[in-house]
Amino acid sequence: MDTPTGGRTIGDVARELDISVHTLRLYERRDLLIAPVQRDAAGRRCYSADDVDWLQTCVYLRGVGMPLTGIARYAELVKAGAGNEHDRLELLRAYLARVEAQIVRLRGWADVVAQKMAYYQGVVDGADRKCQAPTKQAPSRALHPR
Amino acid sequence: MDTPTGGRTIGDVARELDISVHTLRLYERRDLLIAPVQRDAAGRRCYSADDVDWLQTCVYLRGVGMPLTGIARYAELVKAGAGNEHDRLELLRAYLARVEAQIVRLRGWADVVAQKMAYYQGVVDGADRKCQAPTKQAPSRALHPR
DNA sequence: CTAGGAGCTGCACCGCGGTCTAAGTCAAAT
DNA sequence: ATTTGACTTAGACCGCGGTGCAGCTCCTAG
Repeated sequence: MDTPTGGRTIGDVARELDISVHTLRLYERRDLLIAPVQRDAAGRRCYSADDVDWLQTCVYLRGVGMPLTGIARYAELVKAGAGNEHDRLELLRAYLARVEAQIVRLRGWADVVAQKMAYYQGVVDGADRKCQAPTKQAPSRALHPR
Repeated sequence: MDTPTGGRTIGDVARELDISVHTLRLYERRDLLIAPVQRDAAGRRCYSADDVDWLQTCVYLRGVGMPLTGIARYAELVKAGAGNEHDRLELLRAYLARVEAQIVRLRGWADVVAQKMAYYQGVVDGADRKCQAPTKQAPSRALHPR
């Protein structure tokens, strides 16, 4: 409780965002931040609510796989202020496309695996109540379809 | 066309799977393979159709983010032959859960971004045909919601 | 006054997934 | 015979995202 605006220490923020203090400092050095973090008299970081907000966004973006460089680029645009909405839009759209593609790939795989699991389940069940071909197919090929 | 069974050279396979020969050798050293690759008289790798098939699976698994160690573990189970279907099932189920979670996260983010993009689009449009508040809200906050 | 705990910096280190290089072997084409 | 090009190995190197450590300052509690 140093700064009136409820400035939080790096440890607090780390706990709050569930990341390490190392990571926090790393993000700062990698220019993910949108504004320089305040320091108290002793040179300790003193995060504002806005800082934490933005960091939360960063953590979120990391969570969906955006690389630090990408976040930094985005941060730069936001930092630059109004007038570059089009660029931000483009950046988001580009990454969004990749994410959508990834979703499709994952979805597809998940479905395949569900099938595969059903097959294995059949094998296991079959082993239990002995002898029961699921749909008659060459097993060694079915073990790794795709 | 050395071996009768259409054994393919490493370069062929690399082209076919669209990965580098380095990567192919890496996968081999990391024990992703289900069976030792044959060698011709000169010691060159000679991939069978089955090898390529399995490698295709590996590439696919990488594509959905499974780490090499995970694939190696799975390969080990497959290699071990019948009787461990339950273990394979467990491995798949575990990874599937992670993938499903990731899908949800991505989906959620994609939706948020879609909104965000709609907002920016509004800003851009507004800038074009001058003056037109979309839904009246503090812009600097809306710039990085979440 | 002193001991702890938390912060600071800078640098080394880690695992991961590849990629590249050097030095050598081999086979087919010139 | 020699060149060309695809292969072999071992090992170095890379970017990424994050951790760990050493050595320091500082604040606070006992």
